[in-house]
Amino acid sequence: MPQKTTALLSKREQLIHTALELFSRRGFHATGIDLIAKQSGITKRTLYAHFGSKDELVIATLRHLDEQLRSYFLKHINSASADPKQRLLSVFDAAGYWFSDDNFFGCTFINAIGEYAETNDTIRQVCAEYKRLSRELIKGLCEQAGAPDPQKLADELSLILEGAIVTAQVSPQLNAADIAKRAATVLIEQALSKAGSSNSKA
Amino acid sequence: MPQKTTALLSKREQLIHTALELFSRRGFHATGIDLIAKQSGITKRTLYAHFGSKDELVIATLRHLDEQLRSYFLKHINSASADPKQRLLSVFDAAGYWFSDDNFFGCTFINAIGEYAETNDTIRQVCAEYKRLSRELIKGLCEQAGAPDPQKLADELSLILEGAIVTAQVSPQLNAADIAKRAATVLIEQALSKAGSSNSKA
DNA sequence: ACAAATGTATACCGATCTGTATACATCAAA
DNA sequence: TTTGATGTATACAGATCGGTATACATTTGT
Repeated sequence: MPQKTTALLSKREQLIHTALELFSRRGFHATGIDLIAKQSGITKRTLYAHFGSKDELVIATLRHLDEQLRSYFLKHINSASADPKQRLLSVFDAAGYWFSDDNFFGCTFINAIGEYAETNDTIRQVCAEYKRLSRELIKGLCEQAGAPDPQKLADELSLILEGAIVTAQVSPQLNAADIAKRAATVLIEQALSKAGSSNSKA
Repeated sequence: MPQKTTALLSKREQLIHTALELFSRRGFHATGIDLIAKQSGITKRTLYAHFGSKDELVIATLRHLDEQLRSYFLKHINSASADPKQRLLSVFDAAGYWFSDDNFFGCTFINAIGEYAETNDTIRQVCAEYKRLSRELIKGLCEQAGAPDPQKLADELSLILEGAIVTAQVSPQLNAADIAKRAATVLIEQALSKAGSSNSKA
């Protein structure tokens, strides 16, 4: 049983990749298993060998998106300036690139909650967990920047990021990332101006 | 044909009311016509006499929600203080009450776009129009407050409001309205501090 | 070469979906 | 009282849904 796992993962990932695109673009209930199977070139029978049900495929897809999105932001932040303030703001640059992607259809987690909030607790939890981890990521940047109350600033910036995602989805002409970055700049400046002389900049 | 119209509207509104609750709570594709008919006590046959298709019912429901939500915010703002700054902030108090409502399941417009963006342009347009009108409402308040660039401030505050709605939906424990109000306060103060001595207050 | 696992292809199941047809009740206006 | 619109009740049509069964091909380790 040596390489068996590799082959399995490949099929799994292929299915998840196809499912993610279809779910994001067309919604969850509106995307049938048959379409996912056909578009991925994998039989429905095989799909059900990897995922016991559609809901399980949805959950696996969301978990994959969780890792994908957070690593995307992390990579972007780490390739930005070393200045903590600029690193915080780079989050909104990353968001801007994301919004301009052809495969951007809003936040798939939010869409998932809209469709499954009442019927599937696990899906709801996966979405909430992604948002929590994103807030943690931003909180870390706030700490590095020497914010006097990093949790508070992180909550505010995370909320702005959410607003940017939704605005980019509903009103694409608005350049949501720029608006969000402008607002974030004001909040960051204001928060850091209150910081004591001690713990600013690592 | 005197009162006929009244009776018609009553049935229409009854259907829209039921549909709005079910669509908001369970999602659009997951809510069948049969359930709406049964729960409203109106026959499917009659439903189709008023709305030619499910999509038309969805659109009528969203239009109704548009008016309902904006009049809710307007009423709340108008019963608030006369101070323009306080009126702007009262938007987030109204949001807080909304979030605590038992029938709050996030922004139904955003959920609708997530489910119909790819398949129904009209639905997408109704959602975008609601967001545009909401921004206009906030822009009016910014003008009254004497903001030097009301459009800019309105865009930022609207984005924060969007973020609050989504955050309240996904992470109910976070008290999104308070976070948003905090952030909005900073942005408003900063914007108004730049205002010339001329056009502040009325 | 053989056998077990994993894949494909395809047809099917029961349930549910949107939307319609049929038959009957109610009620207001002439 | 009659008539026509509007409602109810219910069954149905055709499609699609999630999920499974059957039969066959391909790969893989021994």
